[in-house]
Amino acid sequence: MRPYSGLIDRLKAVGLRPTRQRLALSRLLFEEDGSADRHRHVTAEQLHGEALDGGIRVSLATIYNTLNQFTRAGLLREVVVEPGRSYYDTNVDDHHHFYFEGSGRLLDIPGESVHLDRLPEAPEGSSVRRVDVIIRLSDEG
Amino acid sequence: MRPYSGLIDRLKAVGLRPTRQRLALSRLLFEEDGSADRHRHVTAEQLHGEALDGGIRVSLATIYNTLNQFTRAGLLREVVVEPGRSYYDTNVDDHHHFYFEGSGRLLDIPGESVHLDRLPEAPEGSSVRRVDVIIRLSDEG
DNA sequence: ATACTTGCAAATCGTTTGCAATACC
DNA sequence: GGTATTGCAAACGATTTGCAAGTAT
Repeated sequence: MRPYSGLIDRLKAVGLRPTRQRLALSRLLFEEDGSADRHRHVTAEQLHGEALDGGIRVSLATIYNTLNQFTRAGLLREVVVEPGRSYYDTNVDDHHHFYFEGSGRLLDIPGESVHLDRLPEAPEGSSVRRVDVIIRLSDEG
Repeated sequence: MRPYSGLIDRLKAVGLRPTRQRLALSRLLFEEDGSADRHRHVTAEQLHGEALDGGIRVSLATIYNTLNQFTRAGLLREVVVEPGRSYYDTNVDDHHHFYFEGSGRLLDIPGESVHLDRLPEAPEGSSVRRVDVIIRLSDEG
């Protein structure tokens, strides 16, 4: 039983060479530990820390490059909630977010859980690429 | 008829001294030129440029500090749509945004124009501070 | 007079880039 | 072997900060 074969194929499928560091990061990002489809929201800095903790030697630059490549490839989704910090979401399906302003934590809201009504049309000459709903929460209230 | 008296009072009302630079920036931000309630979306860099163009000597640091103070005071609303750049919106009422990814331009959507349905409840121990809806548009499409 | 503001320059933070060394096919 | 990828350090852009000088009440 070849280890990581699924991840290797996943990378090849999007045209990225399965290098040691891309594989290791894929494992951290996409490998479900346990049973639930627990999606993740990570910053570059966080992922770098996890990699180092796991004994994986990766430079921060590579983390950034990899996160960008994965996002372009559709394996990740960038979530912008705070100026000056990017979150990457392993859930690339249609969905929205709770954002805990105190702790900086994100929580997924399934796409079907939000109904948008009476949306104005996209202005002429433009088309909707995505609709982001962010529910900002104060912890405690 | 004292000029700027409205703006002066507005600043005093939120506990900010009406200094020369805060007044000048208030004028650029809040003074309706023309008739429409044309709300503005500016970045620090943009506002700085406008100030200099208008012959107002303000340092960029003061622009940043002022935008932050105005935001804390409730005169502005920060809009986060892009990593690494903050927009400040002179419209502090409940509303949402179109975001043109190509040009980086923002367009207000009145709060009543969007109906959110079946929103999940705020997780225990937290309360909703704000709901942001951002409709991301590709110019052309 | 006193406390608050400003400007400047330096510091900081997150992120990107250039380039030589290295790993993949 | 040839091209893609990595690491490092430097470069970068946006924003913040420390501190001396200036301004509002």
